Amino acid sequence: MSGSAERPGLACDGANPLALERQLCFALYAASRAMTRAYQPMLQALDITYPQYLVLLVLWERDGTVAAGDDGAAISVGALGRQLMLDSGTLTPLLKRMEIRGLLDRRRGTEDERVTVVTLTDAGRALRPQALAWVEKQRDSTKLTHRDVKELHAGLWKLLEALGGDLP
Amino acid sequence: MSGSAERPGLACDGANPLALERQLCFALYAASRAMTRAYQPMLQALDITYPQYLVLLVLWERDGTVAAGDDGAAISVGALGRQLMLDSGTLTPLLKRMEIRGLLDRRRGTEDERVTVVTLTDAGRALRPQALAWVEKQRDSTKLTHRDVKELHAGLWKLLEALGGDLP
DNA sequence: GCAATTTATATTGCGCACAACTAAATTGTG
DNA sequence: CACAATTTAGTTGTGCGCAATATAAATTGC
Repeated sequence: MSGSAERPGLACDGANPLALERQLCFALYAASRAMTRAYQPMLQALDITYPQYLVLLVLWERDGTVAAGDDGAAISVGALGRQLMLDSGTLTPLLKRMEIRGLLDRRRGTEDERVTVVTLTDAGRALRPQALAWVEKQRDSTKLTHRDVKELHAGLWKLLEALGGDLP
Repeated sequence: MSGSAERPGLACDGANPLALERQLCFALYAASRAMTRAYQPMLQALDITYPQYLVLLVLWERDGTVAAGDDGAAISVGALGRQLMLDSGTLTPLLKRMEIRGLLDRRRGTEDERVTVVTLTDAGRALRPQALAWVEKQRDSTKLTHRDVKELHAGLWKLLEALGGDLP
């Protein structure tokens, strides 16, 4: 192998606008997967997947803001998809698996027969304390400052808003 | 349905540590997918997928830093996986599809027969200018300031480092 | 009142991600 | 040198993501 005579246009790494580590898109992509990996211990303990956990976050949240006993955690597939920014092609099979696991119920709306309404079960409700405990524990053991996390969070939402026009 | 008597512990939404929009993990997850969506116009024009684009970024980068004519873009599957933080279960079929598309070559290493070496072809090299043009155009039309992008980028790498202990 | 359109979900097909496992080559060690 | 341990890819199986399409119920227009 020779080893000399570099290509002219790209000789200096620092000048390459397509360098992997310079891409915001790659940092996002890698960080998102690393974060999902970090959640694996809890997810395995609860025997759910990461997007299933996100569905539960939505159901738990609604469950907490409504009258006790009343089925306020009920939400349509469409509304769920809008919150999670996921479409029915992703949600339908995912929700079916969660239904089989006994974490939620799926039935057709009584007023509008087109909608499928998802409802949290007691089994699904029962996972919340474990998830909460784990999340609080992680919050304490993270190597990032509270300020770093807050700034990152704000920056990500700003990015989401900037890209919002391309939402599904 | 009643409609009154909220649940005690969660009555105030703002106090729910598991609220979806408060989760850094969800902001990351949603932003990463929104970013991938934003790349779709270019990816479709080049007839590649997003992770295939990332592979090309690595190969283009290596291609630019070595002697012309010498096959410096060559890289093992393992080294590629380390850069992209992906394992062989993801990369092997992805690289096979790229080989069929004619974007790269895959052959066994001559010294060590365990490794598979991936090499950029002229067809793969030819996609770079189009990608570069698109990326530069986006950089100008983004609604985020250069400063916002830089801070977000830095924050994401800081997070990646913090989570680094859990890398595959 | 009913055809045309819109809305809401489900289905299909492809390509990741990643865990778990297998196979083959290489290295280290007595 | 023999051979166990390690390294490197590949294989298999499950579950997303999402585009494209299908289906069916509800709404609108005339």
